[in-house]
Amino acid sequence: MGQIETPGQKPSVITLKAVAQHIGLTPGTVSAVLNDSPSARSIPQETKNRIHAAAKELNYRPNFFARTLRNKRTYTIGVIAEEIGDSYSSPIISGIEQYLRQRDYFFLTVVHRHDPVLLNRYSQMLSERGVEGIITVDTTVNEAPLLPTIAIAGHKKLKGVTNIVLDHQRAAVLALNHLKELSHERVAFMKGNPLSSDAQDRWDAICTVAAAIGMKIDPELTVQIDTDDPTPMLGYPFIKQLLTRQKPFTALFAYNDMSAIGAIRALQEQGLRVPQDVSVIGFDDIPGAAFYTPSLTTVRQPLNRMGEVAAQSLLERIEGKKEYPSEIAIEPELVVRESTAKAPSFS
Amino acid sequence: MGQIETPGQKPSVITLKAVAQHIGLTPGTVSAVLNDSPSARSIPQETKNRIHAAAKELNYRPNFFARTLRNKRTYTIGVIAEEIGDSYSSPIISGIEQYLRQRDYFFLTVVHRHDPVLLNRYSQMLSERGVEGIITVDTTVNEAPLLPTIAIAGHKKLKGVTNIVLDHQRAAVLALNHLKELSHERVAFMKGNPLSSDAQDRWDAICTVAAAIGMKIDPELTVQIDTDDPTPMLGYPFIKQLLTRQKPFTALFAYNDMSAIGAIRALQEQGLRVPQDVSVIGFDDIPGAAFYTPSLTTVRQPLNRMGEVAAQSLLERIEGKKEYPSEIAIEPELVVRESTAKAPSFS
DNA sequence: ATGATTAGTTAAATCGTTTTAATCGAATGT
DNA sequence: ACATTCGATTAAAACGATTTAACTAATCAT
Repeated sequence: MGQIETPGQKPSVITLKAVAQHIGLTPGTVSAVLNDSPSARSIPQETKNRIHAAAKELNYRPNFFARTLRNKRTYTIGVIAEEIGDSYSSPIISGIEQYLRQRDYFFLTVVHRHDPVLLNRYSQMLSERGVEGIITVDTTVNEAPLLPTIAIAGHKKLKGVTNIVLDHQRAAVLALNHLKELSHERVAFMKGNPLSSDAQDRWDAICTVAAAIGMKIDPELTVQIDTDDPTPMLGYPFIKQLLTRQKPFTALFAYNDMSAIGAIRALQEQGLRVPQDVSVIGFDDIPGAAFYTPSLTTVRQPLNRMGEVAAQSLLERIEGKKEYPSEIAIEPELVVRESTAKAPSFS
Repeated sequence: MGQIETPGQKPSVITLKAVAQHIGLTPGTVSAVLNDSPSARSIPQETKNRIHAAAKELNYRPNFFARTLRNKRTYTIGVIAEEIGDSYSSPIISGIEQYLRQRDYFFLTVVHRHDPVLLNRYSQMLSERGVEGIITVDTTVNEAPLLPTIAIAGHKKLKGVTNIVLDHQRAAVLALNHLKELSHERVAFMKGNPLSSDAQDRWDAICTVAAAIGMKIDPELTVQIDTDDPTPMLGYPFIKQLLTRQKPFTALFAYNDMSAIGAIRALQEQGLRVPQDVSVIGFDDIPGAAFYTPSLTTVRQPLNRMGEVAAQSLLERIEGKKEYPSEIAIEPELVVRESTAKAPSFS
């Protein structure tokens, strides 16, 4: 298999036949013993030992492709992501890898960068390569899949697919309770761009939880993001706009960390200090969140764990589990840092 | 291959034999035509058309494993990384993917997290799965590899391996020239932890370039990092220490962005403003660098491109190229942001 | 007309495993 | 003593594609 020729060494690859000949048996017997298949039942221990010894001595490695051709098992899954290498997908993929590793599975990764044509073509290619299941990351899949599939933050509910999502309810509880404990009563909110896959879910959860804990959501303290600026200035214009309304507030729940950074800049330009005058809480816990000054209090999406859970659920299905949930909600964590503090006594 | 049963549909998988029968020919002929192999030379166009039509009609997909069993080609490479999901490896992997995609290659990823035993075991498994070459990311490989191999930031020079490295010389030129143009003369330096794979190379280049452009390196303005704190506080204690020496300076070339952030904090605590009093330049361009206040001027490692170059070099070798360089240096870019400015007139 | 070419296709070997059916001698039951 | 079961192993048929050698039938040269 493309080995660099090392002269002066036996060039023949050690096959099942080779080890069989080496001890005067046939491939069938050797195969049965090495896989200790039921048909090896009646083979005496003595012979088994000889076989194992020979296999070890010759350093026999079964040919993966020959084996797969017979068995149809590849112990490989496919990961389809919109993007890799960014701070959202890569911790997820890392989580997937962590789990697969301990189960001796491998994965093939493909990236479609929003292109639905590529998505189809790649799914096709993955299944030609015998993946036994698929995990999609932040992707819109339209057709019911041919293979067991787990979606992470899937954009669409599809039957046959388990969707791994963040528990938005819990996220809202964490954030709002934190603010409440710090005695904030006038809280401003940023709503995400409705095009983003879970902006609506996140907002609905905030409304529910706010009502439940008796926190008012004032429409005049609410702004709606309607751009998709990927830079940290994302939140800036919206907070500028909010400030023109002259409505005082002591805390801001940003849509995410990215927008929180722009928001803080806007607040500071207005002479408001964070967190002394206004507390700001973000969402995601992006790598920069800990480095920023002030470092951001935020609701962390446990991306790594989402990957692990996805991989685990997928392997369960591959290994025959018949019933499975249509959704698994993952609990976020609150990370308290410098950007939130006790509400000022008078604002 | 694990397909979910779709009742009322032909369950039989379309094989070469199936399409051959469908038009009354033999598998051999069909195979020859579909791969237009030399032996299809004497087959009339008319027949070829029929074959292609039939293959299309039946939606024939060659079985990857059967094919590989014969040909030994898998169009798959292995990527071995110390870690994935962090901001160093993941852009590299993304770059690898970008290149492989357009060449219709796939890749398997394994992570060894520093464990040399795992590293060996995984290399073994990868080659059993027929990868045709390997890219290592930030990994120490000790033995000369059996397959064509490209190392990205390989820790050790090995014959037969092409090492993709950053052009440290160029990095030093970019950073020091930038400072020189801003009229900085008293420049402080942080040397990296010597355990880090390229701390020494980076420092050597700085010395060479400084000499060439007539910039003095004052040992009293040089500090040595000797911890491997992975947090942004990395640089903090060393700059504190530097400040106790009471030697004035107008610029600091940090070891990397992470340490630059801690350095800035230390400077600010001393009442020094960045960049008005001291300019700071980092290295890497980590995701947080653009978000920090002040945003960091830095020398960017083009990680994405390093991945692409690695993949390209590897495919060249897989496809038969005999001579290859032992090292490819990648040019960094200077990213000018807020943390550097004209040197103050009197310090 | 006869042998040599050529065109068009097929049969069969091969890749390396797994698995089922078959074999053959020894032991067992009655 | 004969059929039967058991124990240990083998032969052979898959799996699905590729490739080489072989085989017709038609064509060509002489």
